[in-house]
Amino acid sequence: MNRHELILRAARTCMIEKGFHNASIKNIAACANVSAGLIYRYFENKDSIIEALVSDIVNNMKSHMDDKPRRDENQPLDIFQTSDFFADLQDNIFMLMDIASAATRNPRYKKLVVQAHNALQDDIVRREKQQHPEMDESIIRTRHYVITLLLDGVIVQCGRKGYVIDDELRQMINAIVHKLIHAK
Amino acid sequence: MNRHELILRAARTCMIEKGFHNASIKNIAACANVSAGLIYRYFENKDSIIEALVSDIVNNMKSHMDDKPRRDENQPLDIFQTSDFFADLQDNIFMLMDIASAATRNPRYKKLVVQAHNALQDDIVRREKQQHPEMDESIIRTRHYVITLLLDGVIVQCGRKGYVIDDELRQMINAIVHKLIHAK
Amino acid sequence: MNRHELILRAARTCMIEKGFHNASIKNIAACANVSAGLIYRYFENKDSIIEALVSDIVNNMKSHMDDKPRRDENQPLDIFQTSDFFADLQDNIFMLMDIASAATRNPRYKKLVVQAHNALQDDIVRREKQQHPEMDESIIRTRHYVITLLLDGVIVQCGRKGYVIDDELRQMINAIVHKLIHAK
Amino acid sequence: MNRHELILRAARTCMIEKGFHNASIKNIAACANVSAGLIYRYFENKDSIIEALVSDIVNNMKSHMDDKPRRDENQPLDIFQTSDFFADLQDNIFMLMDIASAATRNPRYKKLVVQAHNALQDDIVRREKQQHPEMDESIIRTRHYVITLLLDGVIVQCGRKGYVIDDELRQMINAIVHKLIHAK
DNA sequence: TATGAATGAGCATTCATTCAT
DNA sequence: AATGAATGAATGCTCATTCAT
Repeated sequence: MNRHELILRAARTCMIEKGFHNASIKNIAACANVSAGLIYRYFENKDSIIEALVSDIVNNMKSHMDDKPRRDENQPLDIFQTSDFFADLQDNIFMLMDIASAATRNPRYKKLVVQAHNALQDDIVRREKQQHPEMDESIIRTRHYVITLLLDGVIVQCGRKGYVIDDELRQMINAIVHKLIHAK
Repeated sequence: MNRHELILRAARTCMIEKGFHNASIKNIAACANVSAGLIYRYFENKDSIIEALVSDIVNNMKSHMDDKPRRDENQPLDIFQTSDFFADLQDNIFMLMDIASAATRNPRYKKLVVQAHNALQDDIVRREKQQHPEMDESIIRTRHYVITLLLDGVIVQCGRKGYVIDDELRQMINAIVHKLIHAK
Repeated sequence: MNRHELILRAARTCMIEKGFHNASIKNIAACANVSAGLIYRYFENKDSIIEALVSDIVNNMKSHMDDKPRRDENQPLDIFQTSDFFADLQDNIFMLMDIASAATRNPRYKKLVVQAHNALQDDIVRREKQQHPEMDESIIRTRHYVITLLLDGVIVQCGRKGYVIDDELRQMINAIVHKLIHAK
Repeated sequence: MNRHELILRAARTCMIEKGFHNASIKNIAACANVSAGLIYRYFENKDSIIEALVSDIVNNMKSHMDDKPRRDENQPLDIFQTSDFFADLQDNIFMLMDIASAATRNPRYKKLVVQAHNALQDDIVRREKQQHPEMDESIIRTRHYVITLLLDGVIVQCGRKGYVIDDELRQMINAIVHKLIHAK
């Protein structure tokens, strides 16, 4: 694995473990089995490590959505199976919490997060329109928005509860989204 | 106002303004018009200030709900008016973001937050049962859970977007919750 | 001695010994028998220590010139005795070298040094005019300018030779300045 | 051009531009279109680059004086034209400031500078004696010494004022030296 | 010979915490 | 009880120097 990737993974590990503010460059370096100075050969500063980390998550999400065939429309809905990025989401929860929190105060992070959010939203809406050409875009957008809120809520709850999306939670959300979609 | 309270308020102010990690003890002391050293007579360390702060928010929410009469069932639904703690929520968003994030890593915060969450949920469910004695408890719980998810989602979105619960957002959520409730 | 003064003296000592760039905050702290952190209670940053140091030197020079009675006009000229600041100058040579050098690139230092220089020059010219009311100001200025050049030259030479203004050097300069003054 | 020379020139360029302490090995390497590591094949360390640089300047001065025919004795005196190394001096001022400063602390630099100074002085005196065989050597030495002081003073002033030897400064110095020479 | 990745000591600065007063 | 001077460990970052290739 190349150094860039190596450091990024180490950073991810540290930040998941210790949180955004408490993962020091030295922590990351140690975790990557690399000297502290080397990190600055690959990243301009700590901020740009975060930036890369966020970009990675976003790209990961996008590629998940692009690669996998869409679910059979007749199958019972399972957004955790459907949106495959949920496999990763579990891992990313810690970071996303911190990043969302940091984005509250740091304009650079905020921009990143908002861009990522918009990019994902556009992507999702585009897909839905392909699948349901007859449906009004505003309805799609609204529906997506609700799902987004729910997912963000799930993330927060996961952080709160114990970091696991268990079956109970999974089924509950599915039911809600299902109802939500068919109510419209 | 006693010193304990005074310091806590100052801490709240600072943390809302500067965020969890960037509010220093000195900031708080200055804001409370108190010496930095004195803070350690009332709190063991910085963490326990935060702990107290979280407790405060939780208690605040509880008391809000206890004090205020419930809305007229025939009024159009507005959860931001209904759940009165939303008046505070706006102010607390910054802190809640940080706290949710910190709770991810700090078991003491987590315990606090989870307890609070459960207490609130029980409280709400109890009330709803009073109002809708005929309704199945599991439905009430589910409904509450969804609303919780949505609210957490709103908090995250607010952090992301620009810290304001504007009318558009407000109406959208209201519509969703309304639909949600009547769909069941 | 108060801490401010104490730290300043330590800084002076370190910078004389190790030079401007190589005197670290830790060096200074150790030399002052003080923790590194404490320095920042008394000075905003390293730069402002320098600033204070330069100001000190300038003020020292000025007060030397103000306090002491002027030489007897009939005595043989000895600028090293006359301008009493030369007692200090010896000590200050190292620092002045470094500062002049740093001023080459750092606009803030340059401003300081230039201001100091102008202040001293004005002071000297004013005095000379008192002593020689009949003399043309431009002549006084020119004469002072030459002396300044010579003194700066002496400083550099001292740095080069071995840090001592020995008798040979002293007499030589005196003779030159003497001739210079009487040639006009 | 051989590597040694190439690196040395790059070092000179960087140090003139950024100053003694702020010119990094990497800067120099980049400026020489050479890898950072290679520099250590030609120089033991950063200090010895500087040492070589000082030597170069000194040699340059010497060769300037050797190569060029002396001015016509009847021409009006212009030491900036006369002493041809003044063409370079302008460029070298930055470095000379730093070097003079560094020489204060570093014995190796000091030795170099003192030797150079003596060599130059001897060289100049020898020439002057050829031109003015009737003049007392001590007078020549003294005169040269004063000029040296003035030039060093000029260097310092240049650093202080704004790095340019402008016409005013030039004429003033010339007048002084002229008077100085004819007063004797 | 030449590279540039890698090291690690060092720097200025911050801040939670302690403690003499 | 209250102060705020003092501490010192920790942080992000730089850079001269080394060394495997």
